[in-house]
Amino acid sequence: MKVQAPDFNLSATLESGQVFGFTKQADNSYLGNICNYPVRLAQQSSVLCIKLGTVPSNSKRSIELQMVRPHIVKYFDLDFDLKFVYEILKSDPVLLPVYDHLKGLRIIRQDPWEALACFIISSNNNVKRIQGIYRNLTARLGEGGAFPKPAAIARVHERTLRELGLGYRAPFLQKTAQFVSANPQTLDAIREAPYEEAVQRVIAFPGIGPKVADCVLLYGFHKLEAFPVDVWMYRVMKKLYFPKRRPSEKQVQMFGQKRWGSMAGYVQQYLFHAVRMGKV
DNA sequence: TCCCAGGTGTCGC
DNA sequence: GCGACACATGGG
Repeated sequence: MKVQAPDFNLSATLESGQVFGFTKQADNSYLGNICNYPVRLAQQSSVLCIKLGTVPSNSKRSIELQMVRPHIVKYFDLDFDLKFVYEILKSDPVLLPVYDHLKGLRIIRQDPWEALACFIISSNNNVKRIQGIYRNLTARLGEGGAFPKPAAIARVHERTLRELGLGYRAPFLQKTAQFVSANPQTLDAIREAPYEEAVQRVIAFPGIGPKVADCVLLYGFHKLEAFPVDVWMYRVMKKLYFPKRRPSEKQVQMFGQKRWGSMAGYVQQYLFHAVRMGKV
C-alpha cells in the first residue's frame, strides 16, 4: 500500500528517540507495530510504502490494508502542516541548519500507555538499551508483536521485569501498570486535561519527574507545548542560548516553552535529534 | 576502572 | 527551594 507523504522524513521521525519499537532493516525499511498491526515501512521520495506483517488470514489482507491507512496517516500526523514549525526554524539563524538536515521530521501520535511505559524506562538510560528493553518486554509479555498492555505487566512478578533489563525501574513500571490497569480512565483524564494539570497527573506516577512527564505528554498525548529537557537538550540549549551562564533545567524548559509556545515540542524534537547526530 | 545514558527518589539543610 | 548521592545495566 502506498500513502502520499510529501513533507515527511521517515528515518528522522523513527530514529529521533521519540519511539523505540522500530528496527531498521538492511534495505532501509523499518519493522514495527502501529495500532496492533505489524508493519514494514519504507519511503520512496514522497511516498510512504506499507506492507503488513503476519495477519490472521491471507484472504483478509487487502481488507486489512485499507483498514490500516487511516491509522498510518494519524500515527505520523501526515495531515498536519509543518509550515508553522518551519517558520520558526528558518527565522532563527542557529536553527537553520536543523531545518536543512531534518525537514519532514514529525511528532508521532504514539499510544499513550506505550509512551508512559517507555519513558519510565528511559530515565538515566540510553536509547540503545531502551530499545532492547522494549524488545524484551514485547517478546515476553506482548501479543502479536505489540507492546504489552498494562494488565500484562501488572500481573507478572517484579523479578520478571528485572530479568528483562529494567533494573531499579522495575517497580516503577509495575506500580504504574497496576494503577493504569485498575483505572483505565486515568489516561483519558490526562488527555482531556490542559497541559499544567496533565503534568501534575503524570508526575504522580512513580519514576516520573518533570522531564519524563514532558516526554509522555508530547509523544503519548500530543501536547505540543511540552518541552522535555534531558542532558542532550540541556547541552545544546546552553550552547545556543545561554553561552555564559549555567541555568537550571527548569529555566531551560520554561525558556523553550515561552519562546516557541505551541510548537515548543517540535523545536525540541528537531534540536534533540540534530545534536545527537552532531549537526548542531 | 571510570564515565555516561532522553532522571528520579530521598535526604539534609 | 536547592545540592548531594544512590540507583541497575551495558557500552565506550
